[in-house]
Amino acid sequence: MKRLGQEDKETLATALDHAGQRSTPQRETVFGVLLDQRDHPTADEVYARTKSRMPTISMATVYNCLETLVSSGLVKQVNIEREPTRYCPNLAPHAHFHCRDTGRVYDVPVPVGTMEKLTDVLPGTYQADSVELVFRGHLSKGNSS
Amino acid sequence: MKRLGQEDKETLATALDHAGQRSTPQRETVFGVLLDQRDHPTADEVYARTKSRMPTISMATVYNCLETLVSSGLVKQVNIEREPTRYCPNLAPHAHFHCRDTGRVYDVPVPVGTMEKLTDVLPGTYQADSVELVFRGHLSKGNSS
DNA sequence: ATTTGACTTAGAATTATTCTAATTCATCTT
DNA sequence: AAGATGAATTAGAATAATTCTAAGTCAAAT
Repeated sequence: MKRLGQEDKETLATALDHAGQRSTPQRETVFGVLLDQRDHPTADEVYARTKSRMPTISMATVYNCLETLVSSGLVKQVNIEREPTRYCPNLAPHAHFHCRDTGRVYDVPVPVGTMEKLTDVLPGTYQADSVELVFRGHLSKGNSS
Repeated sequence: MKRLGQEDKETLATALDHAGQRSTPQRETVFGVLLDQRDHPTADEVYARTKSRMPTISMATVYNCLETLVSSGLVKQVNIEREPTRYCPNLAPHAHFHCRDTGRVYDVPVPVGTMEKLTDVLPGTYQADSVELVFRGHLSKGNSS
């Protein structure tokens, strides 16, 4: 899949407009790259993938586009342990699992309300507007018990 | 408080020994700095504080000591959003709250078993050995309801 | 006393990211 | 339509936290 579908294009245009920003070919392509392969790529990886669709794009533009997508709420940054920032177009509340063996990051769906409920542990003066839950460990093969 | 108490010294020596490492004046001092002011200092801050007690210490040694303390289990690293790594000698399971206004990081005690319970959301093939819970937001003044 | 290897040190190197300044481009005005 | 305006893109320089390197120091063991 090389281009953004009509629906995603609308989503992008609307969100950018709402944030006072334009939709551009570069932003569309970068957004498409993120939607196509949801493996939490780093900026480097996004750059490589985007370059194969739009060879003239620069690293700076990739960073700019990612920043624009993040600030308009379409994409989330995922930071794990000082590793390069990863980018994730999954907007539903979810946790992450970081595999120590492969370094890969997986989305972990959580039941509705779980993330919000976590704020119960906070003292009253702490007003949280975001909750981040990250697991680290290993993927056990063939054991689904 | 400028020097490590006997008890903390023992803790340090034992933990280091267990990890096959020696107790040294530099490691003692860095550990003391972390125990004295539990505000999640960065390596830079640890360096400044340690230098005031031991003026000849170098940045490289501070990094080395911190790494040694982390790998022997006495100290935990706290990474928030690509900011410099912070160091925390609180070994009890706890969450963190990151204030957007001040940038400060606070420990949030959690009821026993809470962190472990979170792993329930993981599919069976995911074996987590650590859980990280970070809140971001603001401290509301005078509202403790 | 000498050797051994761990520890410390200063400074260079690395690397993800941000910044700068110049160019391109789309839209707006006349 | 031509020019003006300002946003977006670009290449490359700059930054900053951390790691690496290679030399020097020190403590313990022979």
